[in-house]
Amino acid sequence: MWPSLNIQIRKHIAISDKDLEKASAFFAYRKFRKKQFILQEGDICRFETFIVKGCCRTYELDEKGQEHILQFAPEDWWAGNLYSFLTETASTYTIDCLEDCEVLQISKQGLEELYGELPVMERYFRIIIQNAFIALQKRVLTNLSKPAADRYKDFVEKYPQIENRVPDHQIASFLGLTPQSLSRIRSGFRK
Amino acid sequence: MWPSLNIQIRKHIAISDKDLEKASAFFAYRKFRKKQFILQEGDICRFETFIVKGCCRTYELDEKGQEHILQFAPEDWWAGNLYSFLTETASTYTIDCLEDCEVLQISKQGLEELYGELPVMERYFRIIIQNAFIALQKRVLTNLSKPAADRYKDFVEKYPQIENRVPDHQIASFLGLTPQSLSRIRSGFRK
DNA sequence: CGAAAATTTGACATGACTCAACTGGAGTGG
DNA sequence: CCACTCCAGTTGAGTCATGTCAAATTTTCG
Repeated sequence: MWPSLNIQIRKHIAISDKDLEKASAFFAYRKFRKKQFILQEGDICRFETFIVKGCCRTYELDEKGQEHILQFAPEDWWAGNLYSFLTETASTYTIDCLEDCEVLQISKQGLEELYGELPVMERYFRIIIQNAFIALQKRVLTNLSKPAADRYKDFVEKYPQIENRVPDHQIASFLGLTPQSLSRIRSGFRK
Repeated sequence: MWPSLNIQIRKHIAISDKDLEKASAFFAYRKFRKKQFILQEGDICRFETFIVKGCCRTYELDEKGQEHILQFAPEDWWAGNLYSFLTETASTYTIDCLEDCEVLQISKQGLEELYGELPVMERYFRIIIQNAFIALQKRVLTNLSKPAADRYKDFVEKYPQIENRVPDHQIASFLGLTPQSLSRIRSGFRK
């Protein structure tokens, strides 16, 4: 029923067409326009969101009102605030759309029922989170060990599809830099 | 059979004594002395390691031979290199013991068999990784948004049990600072 | 006690930030 | 089709946080 999600699931687990069909029923299709919020700071994150089309970002504001981007989520990525979702507490993160988006959403109750009905889906989410965790560990180490210019180079190599569709100042925020610093890095510090 | 692991598991899932007993059989008890390696860079991570007693650290060396500490693991924490473990490729991380340690280890094959025999253990590991992922996201955001002094303060508040048993220069490494900078932060920048 | 490791301190260098101004393109409305 | 505005990006000058290098001091531990 949702081809892109089905393909993504089958990248990680073996599952029958019938079970996949069953799983599909737990997801709701929804569209968001560019700049709309998928999740607003202060709200409880009621859904985990799979991006079918478009690209969104998760960010947090600091005391000074500065945005710090935690994640970009283009096609086939998951977005959400897992902590808020699991504990049903107010989110400190905001998720908004950088482009018009089509998504699939599953609620907490839906996910729990899905786990009960199809235990293999618990494996799917374990693997997804495992991979996200591994990637995040690398990001932490890169932030600790590499200078800004190298981090930018790594980012461009690793996520060319993001680099090409997201404005530079947002990439700067993701990397923990000011737009000015990134601009100077891009210009290659020629003096 | 392994009380501390049993207690830890029951913090996250409901499981019968009998099943817990079954699960125990998949773990091997092992001791390491202070400074011994649980995992060396270049080796394949063959086990996920639960710390029963003691404290270890996971770190990576950069091109200049500088250590960057990814994680401390005291009692009831898991240590390992998930990527190396899952893909059976050489680890870029090293894990060594900051104190004499007692641990429980499970191999990849063992873990897969455990998932097969007791699917609820897949839930346990999903939850563990989920929590680790959530914590790591917070760390990324803290690194992006807060100055060194605040990060140190947060660390001390969050992990007093680690701060008290680990040398300062290792905490500095975890926070992405030089020992000198941490020392100045600790002295409160009094001039 | 003595050696090694950890921590502190000082002087200086540097990467990244801040503030401010400027440039150039993408809409928008007259 | 042109002014006008808005936003992203660039550039310059000065500042600040943190790093580097070196040395002194304190602590740890065999």
